[in-house]
Formats: sequence, C-alpha cells, structure tokens
Amino acid sequence: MSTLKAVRGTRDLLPPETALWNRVEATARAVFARYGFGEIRTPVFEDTQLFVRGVGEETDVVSKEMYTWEDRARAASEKAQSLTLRPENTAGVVRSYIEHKMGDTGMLQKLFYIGPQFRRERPQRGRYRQFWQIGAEVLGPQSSGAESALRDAEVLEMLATLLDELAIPRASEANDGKGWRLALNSVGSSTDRPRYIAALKAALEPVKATMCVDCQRRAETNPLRVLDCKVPEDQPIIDGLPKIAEYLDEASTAHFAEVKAALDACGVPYVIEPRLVRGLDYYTRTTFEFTVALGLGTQNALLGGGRYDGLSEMLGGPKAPGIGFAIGEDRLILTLQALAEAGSVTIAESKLDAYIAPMGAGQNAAALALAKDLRASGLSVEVGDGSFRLKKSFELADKLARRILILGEDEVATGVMTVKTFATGDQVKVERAELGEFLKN
RNA sequence: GCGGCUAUAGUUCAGUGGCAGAACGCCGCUCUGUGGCAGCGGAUGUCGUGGGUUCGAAACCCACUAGCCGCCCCA
Repeated sequence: MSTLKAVRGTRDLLPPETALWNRVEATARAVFARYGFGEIRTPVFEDTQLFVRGVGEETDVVSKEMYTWEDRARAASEKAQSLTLRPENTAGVVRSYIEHKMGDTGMLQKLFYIGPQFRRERPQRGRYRQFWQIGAEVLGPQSSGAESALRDAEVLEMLATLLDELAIPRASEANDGKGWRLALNSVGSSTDRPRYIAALKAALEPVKATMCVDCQRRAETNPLRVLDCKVPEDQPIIDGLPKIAEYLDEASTAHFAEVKAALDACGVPYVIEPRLVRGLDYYTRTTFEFTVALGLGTQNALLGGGRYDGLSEMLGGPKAPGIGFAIGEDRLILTLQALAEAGSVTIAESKLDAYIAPMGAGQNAAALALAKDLRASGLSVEVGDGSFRLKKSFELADKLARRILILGEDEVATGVMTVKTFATGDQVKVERAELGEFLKN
C-alpha cells in the first residue's frame, strides 16, 4: 500500500516554524486592535454564486481556479447546491455584512480575518492551493464615511505600520530595493473602468500585430493586462496607450488626490503605478499592491487590495462602499525567513526555562512533581527520563533549555537543587523554595 | 492550464552501466553525577512510484507523482 501524502499544493506547517506563524498573527492582531478592527470568521465554503457574482465570472480565479462541487441532495425535495471553497475572503465578509444587516447599525464596520483560502493553481514557491490570508475590510453605509479617502489612507498606513513592526524594511537605495514597496493606482468608478477598457481596446487594434504574442492574446481577452507586459520591445507602444487617469471622472480624481495627500501627511511612501490593474472585478477607485523583492521569486506580491464601492450591491445588498486588503501570509513568512537568512532580522528560537534531569528512574516521580510546580508558576519546563545517562541528559538539556536542573537522591533528600546555566557554565545550589524565582532570571 | 529543471540516509548533496557514498545530525564507547571540544566505533536507505532496455540499472528509455523555475494569474 502506498503511503498517503499531503495533496498537491498543500503542506504541513510544523514546529518550530509555526512559532513564526503565531508571532506574525499575534503582531497583526495587536496592530488591528489599535486601529479598531474586530475579528470576523466566515465559513471556509460558501454558495458558489457568491464568488461568481462577487469576484466575477470572467476572472481567472472564478473561471478556472475554484474548488467547486455539488453538495448532495438528501431528500427528493431538496435541490443539490453548488458549493465552493473560498478562493478569497472579501466576498464572504460582505455577504456576512449583508446577512447580519450590519449596515443598519449606521456604524462603520472594521473587520479582520485570518484563515486559509483555496485556489487550484499550479503550485510554486509562495503559491499554494491552500494558502493563508490575513486581511481586513472597512465598509459601511455612506453616512458612516466608508467612502472617504481617509479610510483608504488609514488602511494603507496601518499596513505600513504592520510591516514596520514585523521588521520588514522599506525599500531604499541602502538595501538595494530589497524591502517593501507600495504601488498605488486608481481604476476609477464602475462606469470609468468599462470606458477605459473600450478605449484601450480601440488603441490596441492598429498596433497589436507588432507586439509580443502574449499581448496579442491579451488585447483580445483582457486589454488591461497588456499594461503588465514586461517585454522591452513592447514598452514604447505601451507608453503610448491611453492612461487610466485620463478616464477618471471628477469625483474619482478628487478621491485619489485625497488618498495621496493623506499618505503624504502620514509619511507613507508610495509609487503611482498607472499600470497596476487587479484581477478581481469588484475593485473600484483605489487599488494597491505591496511587493517585496526578497525570498519570493516572481511571486513578489506580498499583499494586495483596493476599494470595492459596488460589491455589496452586486451581491444584492444595500449600498456599502468599502476598502480592504489581503496579505499572503505564506509569502510574508517566506519574506521573514529570507530576511533571517540574510541576518537582518532574527527569528528568536525559544528555549525552555529549565530541563529537569532525574538521576535514576527512582527520581522520575519527584521530577514530574517538581516540573508541575514550576510550570504552575509560569515557567516552561521539560522533564528528562531518569534512565538516561547524565551525559545524555546534558546534551538534551543544552538543546532544549537555558538551564539544567539535576535531581539526584541528594537533591530530593535535602531539598537543595543543583542548577547549571548553559550560557555561563555557572553551577549553583538553590533551595527548592527559591527555585521558581531563580529560574525566572 | 502551458514550457523547463529536479527527485539517492533525518538534512544538504556526491555518485554516467558493475558491492549504496560523504558531510552534518543521530546512537554507542573513551567518560557509571556534568553538555559544548576531541578521538574511536555503529546504524542510516523501497536510490519518488510503476513499467521497459540490459548478463547486470541509482544511472539509459517511457509513463505517473511531487517539488522547484518561468508563463498565465494572484496573496
């Protein structure tokens, strides 16, 4: 019988790496809390229609990357329902917002989530079929100010703060651009965008034959993607294409200007990227992407997001403008690991406070009882086995803990423990009553 | 989904048709209450899976699976 393995594109996260995941999540939670966000947990699978209507039927995510299946009908009267593992979480959050009538509170909703998402793509470093996103959404009725450029800037400033606190450097000349970089654009309102796409298509018509084969295809299927082309020969042509900025209406132009002004006021660096187009249909106005050229290869988008003023209505809900983002947690971890490898951040390996080495199996019970007391006082403690030779206990202890606590017949009888600190090599006798205090230093 | 590279010990890898290897790690001993350093010894294993070629395959061929790189797209 062949052994079973994690299915393609999925993986096990094991200690000690999970400690890093926990640290990242704890940092994110702490930052989100300071900005007034509360946690939301939505189901991992939803009605397929949520993504078809929300994300967009023609997007790659929906048209070819979803895990979709027919739920079984258990009774003749019941209809089989098409269900899908969530490929992203914004649609689910907005569905929940509508379902629980959060807009009726009149309050601005600030929600964050941390959880797995699923897309059936070809796996690669930084791209998995089950991957994790840390995301947040700000949305509400118009009277709550959800549409304000202030919210865009606040979200972006929060992200800059989070990355700073995770010790991911900002890109600069000093670090050869090996830090994070915020690319910003506005794709206009839901009426601006179709007008722009039509103009783009028209402008491409006479010149596309001279472009690369990929662009010839994109000109037909998805003209916006032509802007992303990296082929050097195509750049002059692309530079001559209409710019989205020329197609923004007055309100969108003003909104974008306000976002930029607020970012300037907060000291958040950004680069306007007129070519930044995002693949999900719900984006309007502000779109952004944080990239980092470190540890990710071509999957260098660390997080992405944007405004989605029409999404709630697309899902049959009330008008509820909003803005949100999703961080690729897997990619964030890869970035931190690459930084650690380069020595610019340290991923602290956590050592236990003490390792108790009973001398002989006869001391095992006393060792466990001592461990219980020390653990109750908040210390992290491992208990060795009395049948191990002392040399082996020392070797194990040195790997696992900062100190070794030797528990032989003498120590049990006198109540005076022998404690050795590995870093200094100091060995002292400590009264059992003072042991907890001693080990805390 | 397309193209390419790769798969050998716990890990990183060497091994171009003739006994399955190195380093690190692991276990034991030198050393029966003292780790890190050193010396000596030991075990590493479905050579990714299945088939084929061959007297003989880890190696050559085919298929499959998985990872990685690029494309598409995205987090």
